[in-house]
Amino acid sequence: GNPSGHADKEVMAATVLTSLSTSPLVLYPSSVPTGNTTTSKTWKEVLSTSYSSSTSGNWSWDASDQSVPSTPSPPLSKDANTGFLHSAQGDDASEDVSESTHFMFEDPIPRKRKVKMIKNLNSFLCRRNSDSDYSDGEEDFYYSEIEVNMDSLTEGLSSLTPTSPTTAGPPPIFPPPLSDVSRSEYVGVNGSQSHTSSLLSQSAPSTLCHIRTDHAYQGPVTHVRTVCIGEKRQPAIGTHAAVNKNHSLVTPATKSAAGTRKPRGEAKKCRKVYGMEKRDMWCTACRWKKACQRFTD
DNA sequence: ACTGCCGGGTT
DNA sequence: AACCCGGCAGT
Repeated sequence: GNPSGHADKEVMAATVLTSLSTSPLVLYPSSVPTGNTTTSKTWKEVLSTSYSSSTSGNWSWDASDQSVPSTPSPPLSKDANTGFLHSAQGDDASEDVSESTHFMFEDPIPRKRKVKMIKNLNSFLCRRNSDSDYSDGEEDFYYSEIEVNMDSLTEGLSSLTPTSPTTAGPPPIFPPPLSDVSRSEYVGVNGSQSHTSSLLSQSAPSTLCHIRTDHAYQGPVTHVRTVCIGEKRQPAIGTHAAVNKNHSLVTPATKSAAGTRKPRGEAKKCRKVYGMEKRDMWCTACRWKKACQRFTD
């Protein structure tokens, strides 16, 4: 960990939150060039809209409103993945982040500060979430689940070629956009998280960042999520079943009856990704020498 | 040698 | 249930 870095982030985030609550903070004063229809809402508008709607506790982002700037979202994913991977280097990897963002999404303006604010704000909220979890004695960290406009996503992907085996880091960096159904499912199913999700959506409307805890023994993953680094014990979908690398269901019965070990997965597991020295970053299963639940096959 | 993780033990 | 690890099998 990096206590001083956390403090800085929290101070920064607190400042942002204060600004948000007292006066409408114009993060992106100009209309957003998404290349998509005529969505020209400023962030100010988006934010104020978000707040008013949040009072009713009902969230309804118009689908057309999701064609919002893609700029802040990549740092989120980068921060949640690469930044974490290279972990101990603290919180100042954001310079590289914004540059690569700029490169990836062809944004002519390097908005370092703005990007940083958004990022820190999210990490702050994440931390708040964890505080309550710590009271449970749980060992939790967390990850941001983000949702990216498909257009900007593919744009970024085209230059990234994530299929390249040389790409370092945990695999699922770029999640496909979640449908409205799956999004509301998060809020609905995970009731205790709904507030956090709303807050994040307010602070980062372009990314619809979802905070979600992740069980170490999660079952089949039907939708891709950003990585990771998150885990929390919760009644998981599939404690009894897992998906092997052929995406076929493997039940305990299947395993034992076969008598043969299931073929080794191809994905890099926590051990290999983080290394022995960062064992505390492994998923719980890996730490217990069980089948990895973070990088499933 | 390294890695993934089953099976079983301990707390 | 959470946690740990010996030991086996795949690479």
